[in-house]
Amino acid sequence: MNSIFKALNDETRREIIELLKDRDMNAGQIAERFNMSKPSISHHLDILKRADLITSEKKGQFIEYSLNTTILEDLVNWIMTLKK
Amino acid sequence: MNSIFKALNDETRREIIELLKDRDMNAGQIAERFNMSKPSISHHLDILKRADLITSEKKGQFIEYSLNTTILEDLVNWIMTLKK
DNA sequence: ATAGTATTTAGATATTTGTCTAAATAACTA
DNA sequence: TAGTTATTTAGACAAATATCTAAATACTAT
Repeated sequence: MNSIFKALNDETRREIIELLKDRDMNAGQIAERFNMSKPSISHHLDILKRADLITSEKKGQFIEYSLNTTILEDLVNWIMTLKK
Repeated sequence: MNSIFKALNDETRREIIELLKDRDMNAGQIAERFNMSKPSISHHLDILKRADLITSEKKGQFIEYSLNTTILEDLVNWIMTLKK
């Protein structure tokens, strides 16, 4: 749980997640969307990946990132136990 | 959303929330449960309160804290929009 | 009033985090 | 092979965070 909350505790990372909700994107496409250096985006992607919130797949020269929604189950479950 | 994620991004604060799930507690009772100074716990309570995750009510000499589950709706909603 | 208890505020400090630039790695292209 | 593009790794640094002790505030009780 720690890594999930850590990963979500950043506006840029949450926006990356929202982008990936609509379609898979490679690192460069993601970076284009932000006013931030590519290494910084790469770092954010790494944190999201460690939290299992996204997955990556090498496609030739590019690395494509996808959202992993299954891990969000854990989060929802944690919240639901609080609500009663 | 920012303040919610920030508040949840700490093991101690998540444990406080879990304690308050079962029953309201005053600051001293909460502090007893942790191997940490009272001012530190007070600080965590402040962050939880700013995020609206808990509420406080003065009861004479004590301050009683309660969980505010309604704010968790926002969080669940945010997650749910990702899952489709 | 004075002393005691509950809690927070203030100020200090070490650690973590987000960002950058420069360099490294990996893959494609000619 | 050499050059170009895509991405990450390394190292530095400023800002944010979690913690502590000491002091302040607020209430209770004698």
